[in-house]
Amino acid sequence: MYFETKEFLKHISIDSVVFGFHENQLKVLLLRMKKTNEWALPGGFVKKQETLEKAASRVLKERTGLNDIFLKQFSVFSDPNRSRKNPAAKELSDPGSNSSFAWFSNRFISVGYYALVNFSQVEPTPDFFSDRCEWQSIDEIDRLIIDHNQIINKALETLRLQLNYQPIGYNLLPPKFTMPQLQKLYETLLGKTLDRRNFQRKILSYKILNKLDERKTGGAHKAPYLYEFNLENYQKALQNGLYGGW
Amino acid sequence: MYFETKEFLKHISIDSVVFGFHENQLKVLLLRMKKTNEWALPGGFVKKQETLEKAASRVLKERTGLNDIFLKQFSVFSDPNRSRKNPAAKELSDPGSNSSFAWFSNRFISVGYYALVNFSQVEPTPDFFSDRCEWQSIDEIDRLIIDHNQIINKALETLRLQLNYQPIGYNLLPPKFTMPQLQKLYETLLGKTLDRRNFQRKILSYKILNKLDERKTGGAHKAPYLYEFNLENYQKALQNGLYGGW
DNA sequence: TCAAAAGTGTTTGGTTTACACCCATGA
DNA sequence: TCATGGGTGTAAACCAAACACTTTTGA
Repeated sequence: MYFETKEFLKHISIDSVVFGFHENQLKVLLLRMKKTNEWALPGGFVKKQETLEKAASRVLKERTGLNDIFLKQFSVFSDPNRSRKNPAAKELSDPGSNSSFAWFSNRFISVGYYALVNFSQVEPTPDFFSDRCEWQSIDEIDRLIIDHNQIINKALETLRLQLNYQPIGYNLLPPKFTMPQLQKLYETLLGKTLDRRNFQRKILSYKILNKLDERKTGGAHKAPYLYEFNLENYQKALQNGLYGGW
Repeated sequence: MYFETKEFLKHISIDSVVFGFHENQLKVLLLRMKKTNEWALPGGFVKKQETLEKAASRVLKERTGLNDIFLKQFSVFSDPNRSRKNPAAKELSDPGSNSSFAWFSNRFISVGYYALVNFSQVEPTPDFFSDRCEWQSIDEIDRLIIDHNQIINKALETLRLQLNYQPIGYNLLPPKFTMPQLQKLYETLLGKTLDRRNFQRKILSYKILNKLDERKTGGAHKAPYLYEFNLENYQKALQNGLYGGW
């Protein structure tokens, strides 16, 4: 795939923070840039007749192989010097480069999206500018290009605030999951441990889960039950947030 | 003030939903367009070396006379046909118009900001394209140009969700206010009535208000006490949200 | 057979809800 | 003097937090 700058809107880009949950850890999908070996978020540009959502979803289809990804816009990053904040970006836009790379020397206002995916369904695929595409644990992420660390932080913050209003469990977990898995997800996102018994009682009280007859086989210790989301009830419950207030 | 298109980024605009609270009603600041007499949100364009925040704040300084307005980005509106959704916008971008108006025929991706201001401090001022600038009650707003009704709805929705995380009372009310006033604000934003006594107990339990010795004079009936926000405690309390959770 | 994980239930204390009485003020 | 709005208090219902015992499983 070649990169034709003329079909895109100048000055506007999108960057996506793709979250996955695997082995009780929150992961983010990252790309390693060919020229500098520095890591970056999957991103792209917006075609002249395309919404931002379509652009984000088109790019992520290429990076993950998935259609119909859960995507939410969360913030816009518009510092006029954002691309100059990092030496790697400077090098990327080095005028000595070929014209595809020169495109990066424009000022870009980037719209941030976060995506929630089922980790095991993703096939990480590099793009034109990168040679690797991999999951990294959220707390092991190194320095990224430009302001991408900041973008991830903002995405995480948003995710935490929206935990009670977005179908986060549904999109990050496999269709069938155990109560301890769901609890670990909540604990990871909230950054604190929760009481097993109180968690179970609370989450069940929302009536958003169907308890299945199956249990998770294979693991050591007592086999936990499997659950699935009751999508209809989940959606309804999220409209008012998962718990009260005024 | 003339409108020089060259100094602005193409394809990017900002639109602001300026909220005020007056006589127990939530108000929004609107402009009436010269050519079509249709109403629109205050908005503008982004200079080539300016952040979006700066652009929004510059425009609002012109429309309200206020510096240091509380501003939050809440969403981006990027439908490629958004400006064609409404006959008024078509007319605005009529090629027969002068060059300033022709600028509008570009595709614009608009970043939405909401602003919270102290109603009585605002001096509504029209811009180059409008002849009137006025407050309108949120539930009396007519059809606006382009997708501006949608932008307001999204702003309101965001405001409601952020009520417990943003200093909304502080920015919408005058420095000194009564408990009933604060309650009306909450009731308006939440769209439901609250018990007077329970509201007071709850809000006081947060320790975010200083009770003053003064009472509000002049009104009929028993004179209510005045309060002011204890900014330090308010900010701290908002960091965790105004009430619990997990 | 034991350590670790998972299923289930109870007690306690705090918060929220619902509701009542008295006071001040202008009409 | 009365209607209206505002200040303050209390009992009951509910919910959340803390905590213990039993079961299952592979090592």
